[in-house]
Amino acid sequence: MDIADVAKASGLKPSTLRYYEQKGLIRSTGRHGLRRYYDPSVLEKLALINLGRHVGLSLDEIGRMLLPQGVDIDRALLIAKTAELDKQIASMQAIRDGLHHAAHCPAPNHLACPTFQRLMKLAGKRLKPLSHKI
Amino acid sequence: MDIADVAKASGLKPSTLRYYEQKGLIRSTGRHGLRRYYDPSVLEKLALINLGRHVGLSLDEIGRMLLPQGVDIDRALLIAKTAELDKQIASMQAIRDGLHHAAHCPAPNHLACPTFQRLMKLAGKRLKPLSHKI
DNA sequence: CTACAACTTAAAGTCGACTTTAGGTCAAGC
DNA sequence: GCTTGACCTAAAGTCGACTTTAAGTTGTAG
Repeated sequence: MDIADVAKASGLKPSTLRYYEQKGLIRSTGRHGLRRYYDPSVLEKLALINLGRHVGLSLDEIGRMLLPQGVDIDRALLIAKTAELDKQIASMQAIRDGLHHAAHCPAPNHLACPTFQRLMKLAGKRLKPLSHKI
Repeated sequence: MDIADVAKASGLKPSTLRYYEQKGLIRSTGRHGLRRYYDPSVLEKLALINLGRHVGLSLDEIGRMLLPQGVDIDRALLIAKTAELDKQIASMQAIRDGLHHAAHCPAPNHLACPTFQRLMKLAGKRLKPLSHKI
């Protein structure tokens, strides 16, 4: 497939694909003249990259998970990320509950409501600093 | 409290507090000469802002939730965000399961493993475009 | 009363993830 | 064989969320 096909199939712009290649996340299988050609398997890789982005991984982190030799993954990093995701999911769940409560609680000042405060305290536990990256 | 006290108590830098004030997220209660003074309640607000950031809200979105008049919240926006969070949590759960599986699955090529693909397909459902913002 | 550490402002800089631009190449259809 | 639209590269621009810098002001300890 050429870059336009990949772009259409993945929903990414050609410029993004070139950028990902430059960062070492994907590879084109060859060229026709100047033009990149891709193996359809690149689509799976792009889907995985997309998912990674959605859970707050940086492109560099994703790059470290997708080992250079083909379509594979660094297990240790993966296990660490799984644990991190567990925490993040727990926080999000608590925050969700907090927002839900705030949206329906009749108290005039939500930040003062004890239920809300309890939920937020729960959510705040073990949140690592944002580091500007997610 | 002065800005250094708030900074210490919240873990944010004074520059961040001034930036948040400039964006209308917090307010200082007055000045001693040039120097800002804050009501301790600002800490609750900052904690909420921090939580919001952690679930991928932009400062502008957070600003819209924290209504100007004191420490309150826009319910409609909140309910919408709750629903969005539900989807996001579901995806993260699926992705977590996918990563967990990939980390332990013996298949040589994870992207080709049917279990992995099923989980990822699940995770990908209804993921809205990243819009460069989370 | 003076020194100075801690505050102040406005403006510029940074970082990640792209996008846009400017200028160039080329495969394919007419 | 020539046009042209899709591709190419390198470099600069953008956006959000801050941080840093430069230059100035001031509350407070000595």
